[in-house]
Amino acid sequence: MLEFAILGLLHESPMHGYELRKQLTAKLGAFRAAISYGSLYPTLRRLQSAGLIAEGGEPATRATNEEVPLLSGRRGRVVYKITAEGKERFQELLGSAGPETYDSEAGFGVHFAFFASTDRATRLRILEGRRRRVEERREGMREFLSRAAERLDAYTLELQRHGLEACEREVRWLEELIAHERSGKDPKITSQPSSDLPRRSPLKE
Amino acid sequence: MLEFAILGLLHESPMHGYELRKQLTAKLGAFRAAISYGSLYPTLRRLQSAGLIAEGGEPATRATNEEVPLLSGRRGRVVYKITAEGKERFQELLGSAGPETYDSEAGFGVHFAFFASTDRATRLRILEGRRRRVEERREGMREFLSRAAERLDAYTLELQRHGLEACEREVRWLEELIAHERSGKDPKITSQPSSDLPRRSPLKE
DNA sequence: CGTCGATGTATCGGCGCGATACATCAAACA
DNA sequence: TGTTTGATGTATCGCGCCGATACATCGACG
Repeated sequence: MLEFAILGLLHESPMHGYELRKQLTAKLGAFRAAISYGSLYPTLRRLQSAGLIAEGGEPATRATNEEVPLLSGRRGRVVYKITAEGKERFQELLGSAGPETYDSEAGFGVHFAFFASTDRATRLRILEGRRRRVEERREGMREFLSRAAERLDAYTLELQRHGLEACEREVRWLEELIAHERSGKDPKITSQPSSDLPRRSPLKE
Repeated sequence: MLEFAILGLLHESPMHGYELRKQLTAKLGAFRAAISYGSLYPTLRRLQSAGLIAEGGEPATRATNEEVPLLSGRRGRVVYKITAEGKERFQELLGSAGPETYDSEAGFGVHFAFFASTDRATRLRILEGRRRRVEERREGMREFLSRAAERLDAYTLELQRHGLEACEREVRWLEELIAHERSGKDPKITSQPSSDLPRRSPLKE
């Protein structure tokens, strides 16, 4: 999960940990809260020893040569870049769509965040899988509400009602996205100038 | 978190693990997915060795004597009940409102699920704290969107938009609940016949 | 000159998850 | 009659991720 997200970001441009966390938090902010350093740094370590990323990249925004901000003393900032194996792994993850993709908000959110680099078939599989899960959840709540409503206190009832509504809204949202994908006006390519990697760009408009 | 939820449920009536999980999943279903046994059983163990719960309660729905479903052989079903210390601890948790209460969906959800047993002041503190967090999140996304919108691909944009909308909706919901709490008219009291423990009834006391 | 907030790297304990295993029992089906 | 499925039920293991915490540098502001 974090692995996927980190590879995705480093695929766009080299970065150090702090920046990585900010971008992660911004990009995935819609579906999960802030990423903790307690998960970020160990994951970086794991990825590094797996050979998927490496130290020593030049951060993208190195306009002039600024002396490498005087990290004279001890801990300097460590810039990570993705390796060839890392890119391979990222492509592999882009095409995957297991249960972990649908189940957690986080898993789905990460995949969605990289939809611009995902092929249409996979996008559809993921959207439909997610819809299925949310529908199941919704049905569970509906049944619970209809069977036990009178035995519940007002707050539990309200919580349930609110959850149900959220599910219904998400299903509607997913439905729109799915319809859009299907009736497939295709990704018009508006080239993305952001990085050294050409970024695939999304659908119409 | 699980500790709180388990104590809350066992406070209503003794139960065994499987039942506990079902109730947990139903009651908290609005804010978190299913509870895993991989967390449930270790937590039960922890609570037990902390003296907050104990084995051997009679499950509430023992209408007639049904021979104790023939758990002749090995593993019988283990029924847990809350102890005096457990009740104390539960009361303590009911009144608490730290960051973990606002930050995670799950934390907030659990507290909300037991609002019927929470005093009005604490309810307000929790609702306002939660609102604050969601507002911060919302502002973060707004700023991100307004600053970086043109550099983002359509999917990231859509994800962001969706997240923002969800935040706005939750804030509105919280606002309503807060207003309701303040102007003190209570939700209807649905008296609780469920257990051997007299349950505090929801507000308007 | 101090200190405050942002930047930056890092570890530790512990919670909760997914996968997995195993056992009992009812009903459906062969 | 036997079997096989699905619900009920208890339990463990590895590990991802979180919150708390520590420490260091830097520019800005008073």
